[in-house]
Amino acid sequence: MPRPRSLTDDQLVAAALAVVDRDGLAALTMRAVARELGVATMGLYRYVADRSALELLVVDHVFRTVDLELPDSSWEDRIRLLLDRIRVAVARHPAVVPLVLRHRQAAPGSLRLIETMLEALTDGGFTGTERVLAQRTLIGHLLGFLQNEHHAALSGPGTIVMSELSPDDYPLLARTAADARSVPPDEEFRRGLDIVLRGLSSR
Amino acid sequence: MPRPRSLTDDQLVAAALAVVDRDGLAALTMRAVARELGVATMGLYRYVADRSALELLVVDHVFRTVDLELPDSSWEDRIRLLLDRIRVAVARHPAVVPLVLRHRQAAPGSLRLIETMLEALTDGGFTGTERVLAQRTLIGHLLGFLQNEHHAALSGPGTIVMSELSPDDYPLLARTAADARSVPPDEEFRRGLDIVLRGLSSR
DNA sequence: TCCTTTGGTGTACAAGGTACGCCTACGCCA
DNA sequence: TGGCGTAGGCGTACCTTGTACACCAAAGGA
Repeated sequence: MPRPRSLTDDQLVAAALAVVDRDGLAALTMRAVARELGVATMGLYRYVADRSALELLVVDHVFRTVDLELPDSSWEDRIRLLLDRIRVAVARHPAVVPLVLRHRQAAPGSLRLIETMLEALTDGGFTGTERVLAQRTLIGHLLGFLQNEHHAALSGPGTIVMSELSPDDYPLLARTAADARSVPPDEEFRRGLDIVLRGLSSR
Repeated sequence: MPRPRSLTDDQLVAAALAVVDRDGLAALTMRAVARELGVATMGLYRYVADRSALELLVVDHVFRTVDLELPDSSWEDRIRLLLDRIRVAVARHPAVVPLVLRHRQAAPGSLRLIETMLEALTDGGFTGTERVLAQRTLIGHLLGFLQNEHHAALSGPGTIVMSELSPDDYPLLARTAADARSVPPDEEFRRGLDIVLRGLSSR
């Protein structure tokens, strides 16, 4: 047993998140993370195979912070609660959204989330390809929301630009964009998810 | 009026798409596109401000290839048709999915798509923030689907891995992943969208 | 005490985006 | 028809980033 490791995965993740939260995703470089840890750049490669593996650690960590304990409520309410927790967990580090979208499938921590979702859906009576579609649609909805929120928030500059388009060219869009500016993200998520859940309930 | 331009935007886009379709998104570099056009690398910068602007041209082109003519059918059917056309347009160049997700808001060609969606929703009786939410949910669903399809296709390796997990650890997931492998993308999209549309109809 | 096994570091290289400055071709106007 | 001004086109060079490689260092067991 020679020289023990001096860094833990948690330290790697903490350093990466510190960089990302402070300076944005573009600043997430091997050099920056190494500097954050007070280590030489190449030292990181004793802990991760490459940059992609580091990103995966970060995403996995975000998933693992999600509490899976759910009350004995309806399956819809449990889905609501669980997805909202995921949304909040990601929102704590807004800049990692692209990483979550890229690596979610490879992150082991996502498995327990999916299993828990499937438990709720199974209680709701879903089986076979219906359960597949239900789960996929819910995850897709979450990913789409994160995507929307990150690259095109309702309260962001894109909405403002659209609301200022000529009503002659885009009458509905200009009007709707103006309406959109007052919808906060959590309301958008809640009401959007309700739409999907209504669709799932009304089989 | 001095020396005219020798390249059109369409040529730029065609070259970029040729590179991406042939060698994948990672191969989309300024050097590669320039080579494809038989031009020096820096020559591209007379036509686009930077790489991001080139990507935007590509995304915009994909959006503009979507036919907006819709039959006089129900608003749900028109939404179905339009979103499916977008899905197909993107699927013609699978590797551009990440670009579409990144640039959709900045691409002018997306405006006409949104306006057309809003026409259908307005015919369906949606107004105010309900219309905002409906449009947002539909777009989010499309984006989530593209995301799912690109990074975690039901027929892809990730599903196989999940289907081979120990049923002791992930009983529902292992089973559901096995069920999932037989669902083709177009069926997934159609049935997923039907869920959302049912949710929208049942206000 | 020394040896083996890893951990840690510095150097170096390849790829890619792009700033800069020069040359060149075109089309207008005299 | 010839010269000129405005952009187009190009080559070079630099910076950033990921990472291969080879060497040094430390720590624990024999």
